[in-house]
Amino acid sequence: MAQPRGQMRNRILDVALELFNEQGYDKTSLREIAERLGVTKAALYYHFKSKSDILLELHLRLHELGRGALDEIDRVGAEKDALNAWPALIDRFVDDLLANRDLFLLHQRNQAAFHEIVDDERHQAENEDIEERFRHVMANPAIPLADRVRMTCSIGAVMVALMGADALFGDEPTERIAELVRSTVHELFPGK
Amino acid sequence: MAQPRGQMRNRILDVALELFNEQGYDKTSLREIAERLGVTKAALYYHFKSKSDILLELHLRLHELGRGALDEIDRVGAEKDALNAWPALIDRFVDDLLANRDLFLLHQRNQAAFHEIVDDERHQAENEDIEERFRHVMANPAIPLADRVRMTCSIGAVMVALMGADALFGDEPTERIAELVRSTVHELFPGK
DNA sequence: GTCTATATTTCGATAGAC
DNA sequence: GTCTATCGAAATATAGAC
Repeated sequence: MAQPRGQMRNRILDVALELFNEQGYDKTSLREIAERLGVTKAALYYHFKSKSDILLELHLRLHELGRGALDEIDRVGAEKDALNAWPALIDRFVDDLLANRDLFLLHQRNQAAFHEIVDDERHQAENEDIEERFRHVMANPAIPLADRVRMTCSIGAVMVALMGADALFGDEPTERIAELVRSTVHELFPGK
Repeated sequence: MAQPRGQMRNRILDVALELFNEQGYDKTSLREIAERLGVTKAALYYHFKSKSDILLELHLRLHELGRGALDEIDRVGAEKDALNAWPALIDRFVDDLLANRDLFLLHQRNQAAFHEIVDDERHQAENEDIEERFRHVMANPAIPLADRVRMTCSIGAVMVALMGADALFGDEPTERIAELVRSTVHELFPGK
């Protein structure tokens, strides 16, 4: 059952993401992950040095998305400013979220669990950098506080509406809801 | 050290809420709760039959808020409809959230943990009732889908902006942020 | 209502064979 | 790269004295 190259590593991450979202990170044991994969617990330790290391790896995928979004803010914000660019940035956020719903769900539903990887070296530098960059955008005194609140509100609007969409608007196609969310949020930035 | 009547029960709930928000529900042991109270683990079992029972009791406080809000929707929605009443309902939600931030934080940061109390009898009836009532509001075909999405967005806007306010707008007084959130969300319902 | 002491379970993690 | 076997730690929960 030896796997060619990095195959198994990704299979583990996929199954872990599945189970973490079904049961929660803390309620999911390595035994369960191994069982669903048809291997034993010990096999997992060849690929990851600890349970939290699996969570970390999944989290790093979110980091990539976050960095990508922040790069975009910097890029577009150079010509205009973050406020003027916000509707376009939100559109991108909607796309990212829909394309990576599982990862966002993991983060939303296991927020407490992520505190346990906060002291990992690999993680810490990146994470503080991302949070700092985001705080920096939201602390920009050149943008009126009212607009910065608007920007924050728009993020929450997208997250709750799209991640709760299945439960609330299960009959409607996701893309229809997404389009409505986009236009709703755009109304908060008239003329931008 | 015997406590008069239900005193200790509430002290346990307060300390548990504190620790659950600091460390997460799963990472908090009964030993820690007992230590912070200056009693032993076994003493807790006199007041609660299990750890998840403590979480349940805290969750029921949120139920009360939820039922209160839904009653208000029904009451106001009888004259107008939920859409017309929404801005006023959001104002109420902002107040509830600010007055019970700890409870909302608990729910937000430990969403996965709540899956473990979902099969409790006391909880189940209430919970399904609340969720069903809420879904019912959001499934009302008399309200255009675009407006129902707007309503959902507004909830997310309030939650993210107010619960993340400390990290983002720590310098500003909470009431100032709250007022900006209210007026931002009101813009999504012009003429209501 | 709180204590000491302990039963029981389960988990994360490691050692070493194959 | 996966296995069997096991260790050690920590947690929930209970029994019974005070």
